[in-house]
Amino acid sequence: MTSASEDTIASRISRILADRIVTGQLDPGTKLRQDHIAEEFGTSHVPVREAFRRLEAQGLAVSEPRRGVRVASFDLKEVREVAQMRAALEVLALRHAAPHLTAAILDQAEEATVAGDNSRDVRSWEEANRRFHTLILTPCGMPRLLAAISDLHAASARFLFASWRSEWEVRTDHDHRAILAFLRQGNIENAAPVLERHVQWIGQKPVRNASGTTRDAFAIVG
Amino acid sequence: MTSASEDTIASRISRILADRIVTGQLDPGTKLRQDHIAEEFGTSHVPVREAFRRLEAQGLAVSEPRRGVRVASFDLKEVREVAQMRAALEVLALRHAAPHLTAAILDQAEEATVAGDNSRDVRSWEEANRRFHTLILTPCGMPRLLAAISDLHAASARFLFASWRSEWEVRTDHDHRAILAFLRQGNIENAAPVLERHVQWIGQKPVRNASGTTRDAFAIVG
DNA sequence: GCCCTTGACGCTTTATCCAAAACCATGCCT
DNA sequence: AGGCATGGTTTTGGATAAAGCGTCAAGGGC
Repeated sequence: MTSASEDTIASRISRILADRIVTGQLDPGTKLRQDHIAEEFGTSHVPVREAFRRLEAQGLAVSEPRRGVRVASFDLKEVREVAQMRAALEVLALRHAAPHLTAAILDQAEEATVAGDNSRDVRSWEEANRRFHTLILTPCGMPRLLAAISDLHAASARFLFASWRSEWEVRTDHDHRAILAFLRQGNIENAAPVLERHVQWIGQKPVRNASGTTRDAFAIVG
Repeated sequence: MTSASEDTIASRISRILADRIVTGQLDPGTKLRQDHIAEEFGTSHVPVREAFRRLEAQGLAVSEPRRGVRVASFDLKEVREVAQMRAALEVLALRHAAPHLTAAILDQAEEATVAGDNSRDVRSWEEANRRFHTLILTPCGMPRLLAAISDLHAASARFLFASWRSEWEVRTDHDHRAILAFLRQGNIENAAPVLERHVQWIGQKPVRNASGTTRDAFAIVG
């Protein structure tokens, strides 16, 4: 378990780069130079190119033929787009997962919610939040749907990290608890709309730039 | 326009392979041997591997590390899954596209419907059907959503080609006309549910196998 | 002074080459 | 006769090398 050597170098590179893009270590628009990356990982650039293709498919990078690959940029419009896609697909997944949800699963989801509330930084909050959504949706047993949702989660997380770079305030997640309460009653018809709104909620607040000016930051928080 | 040389060899290979998989020229489970394909296209295996990554992301191929790449298999469960994802996402796209739909676009969509009704084979019907959906959804201006829908269309088409291999009966597409009628009235609230049902409709009919036995074939027809 | 050419450089893209893992068939041993 | 070891063969995955396209800047023509 120590190494990921059971899968290919390309997939390892793709995972690490995806993480860097999502967490904001790589800024939008940054050029990804294949032999620099290859050198960093101690490989040739062939697997790096394959990793690029995967990032491209995930919407984390854009490639212009013969001009190289760059970290995908995004704007408020795309944040909204991803949020709405997530809303549509997560509701679908929840409707199919609901019949298979057990008390044990819901308990785990509650633990994830608590972990989120107790998180001291964005990163651990995001991890807990993702665990919550994954837990209640996975039982739908629709692999393609889950894969699509997972990619959208990565995009959401990217927006989240991009806005809340420094400060982080603790909040308690009432939406998650409401969803859990409905699911415990087997009341999917009420749980679904809450999830739909929850995922689409986009926080917006003024953020002071280094230059002293303020701009509206935004973030998907669901 | 004669050559696709304006983009990379990898993308050309990926397009051609995708087409072969979708149209059923490549059966599910078929192993895709990289240097055979490389030889066929007169290239090396490097761009072929990149094409594999794209096919993988589209769900048309599955790759096991060190064991190669195979054409993805599918079953009725996945057909349903794709249909429901399409329903959810196409409805979302339509809601956003509706305000931007012009009479000219709707006329083109009607032409596509007529072309579909007049199609003599599955291939041209599929092309016309896809044109219809693309026309009424593209104005939503949500590129990521449209890309996702496009991949799902490819999957749908694959199921379609898999079932209707030989025979093909002409039908007139009442759903398309109903949707167009509602859209012409600007009545999106009625158009959306029709589209949602239309996309999820899965044809099912007995098909005689070569062995004389019959099985239930299925196909997404929307 | 401004625009276009031209050449050098870096990067992407593809080809050729190599090692290691997986597959297949044969034959040996039980 | 059947299962397991073992060799060769195929195939994947990666490294290295070479070729081609894009970019940028300096210099010359208008």
